[in-house]
Amino acid sequence: MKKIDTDAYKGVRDFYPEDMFIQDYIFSVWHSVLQSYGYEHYSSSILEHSEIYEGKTSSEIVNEQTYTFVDRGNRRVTLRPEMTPSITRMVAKKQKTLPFPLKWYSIPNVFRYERPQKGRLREHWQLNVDIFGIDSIYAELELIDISYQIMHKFGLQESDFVIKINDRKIIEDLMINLKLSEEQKAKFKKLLDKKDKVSDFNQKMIEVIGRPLNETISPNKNIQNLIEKLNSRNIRNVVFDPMLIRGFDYYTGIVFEIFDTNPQNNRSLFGGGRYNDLLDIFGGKKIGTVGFGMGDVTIRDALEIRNLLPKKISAAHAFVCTINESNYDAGTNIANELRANGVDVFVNYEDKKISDQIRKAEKKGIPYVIFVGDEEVKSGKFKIKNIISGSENNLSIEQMIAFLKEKLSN
RNA sequence: GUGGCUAUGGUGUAGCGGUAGCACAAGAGCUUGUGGAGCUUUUAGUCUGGGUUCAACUCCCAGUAGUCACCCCA
Repeated sequence: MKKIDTDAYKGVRDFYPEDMFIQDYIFSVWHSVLQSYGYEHYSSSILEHSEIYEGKTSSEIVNEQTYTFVDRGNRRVTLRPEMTPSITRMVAKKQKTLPFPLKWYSIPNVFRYERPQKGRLREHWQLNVDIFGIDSIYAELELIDISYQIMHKFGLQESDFVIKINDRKIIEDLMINLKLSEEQKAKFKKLLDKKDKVSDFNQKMIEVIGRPLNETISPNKNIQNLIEKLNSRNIRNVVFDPMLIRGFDYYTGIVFEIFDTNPQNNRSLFGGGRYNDLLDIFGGKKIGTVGFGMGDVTIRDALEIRNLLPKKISAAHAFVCTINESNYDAGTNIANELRANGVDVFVNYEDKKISDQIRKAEKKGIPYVIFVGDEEVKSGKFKIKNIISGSENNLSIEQMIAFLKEKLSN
């Protein structure tokens, strides 16, 4: 019989406990920062009507990089490649009753059909943070501030990353002055966005607009304001970058992107911007909207090369070593008493020798082993052993609870 | 979608045109109420298909997968 392959589907990941531990850690940082800013958690399905991505996301993404299929009812369905259209749809649906401004966040998994490479898989989890209903740059300001605080909470210093900001209006104005056709505009934006990557930028620019780009592009009032206010909040690694475009077509104003400054990982980590017009496609009223998205894969890479990922700790605080099968129930009862007092307990239900059980506890990284045998059950005193130091105490259940509470609190 | 590199037990690796070794991990035992060491032992492998050859894990081709870069983008 042909065996089924154990590899996960192309470009997606399995999360074994040690990976899940990292994932949980990353999510916990995201949750705690967002909650501290009063953001509300929401979610939606990974399945969406295909049409919500058409026209606004980016034609290549929609046509060539989504998982799209026709369901049994002949509906065209897409695995969401990003969250922004979904949240916009949700907001549009209840726009009349929602208490604006909204500050919402979510951690969805999103899918792109493309060749996997470093930092980019076919599925990743992406923190999405959005503000609906604020027109002023205080919205951008808060989201950049949050981005910064998340980086800080992960242990990254200002020197580890740089926040680039731009205003799409600056580029739009420039393109109007240059009198570019629609086709030229698209090429022009694309070229700007990868200025740092191409060696013959000036030559390519001549090909697109017929001459080198001589204009000095200076920041407008909004950008100046934003940088000033960020600086006054002690966020100093911010720069104006007129070449920053970002791929989505729906951005209408300020865009920002966080870049890793480590030479080993010199890449965009995440970013966002203002997209005031997107509600329009759902028949909603246009409203001031800013958002950003931050993927788990890229941030994990950035933390990994800096050794900032936490080490996995055991799932349990204590391992109940049942010496005979006849002790399983007694062991379970003790475990339940401990659990009721906040101690996480793993109970052995295998007919194994004590030495094997201790070894198992050690391999699982569980710090304490509690021995439950006939003698202990009779006397009501249980030996508890610290796996690392090897020291043992002989305690009643009440004493054990107090003992573990004290040990585990520090 | 394009290109480079790679493919040997679960993991990490060695090897040679002539019957695939090693380490770690995992299981069992030495040891019937106290682990981490040691010893014994078990399980387990040349990605798939084709070609060259007396003989292919080894050489060639294709596919597949992984990886990196490009495209695009997060």
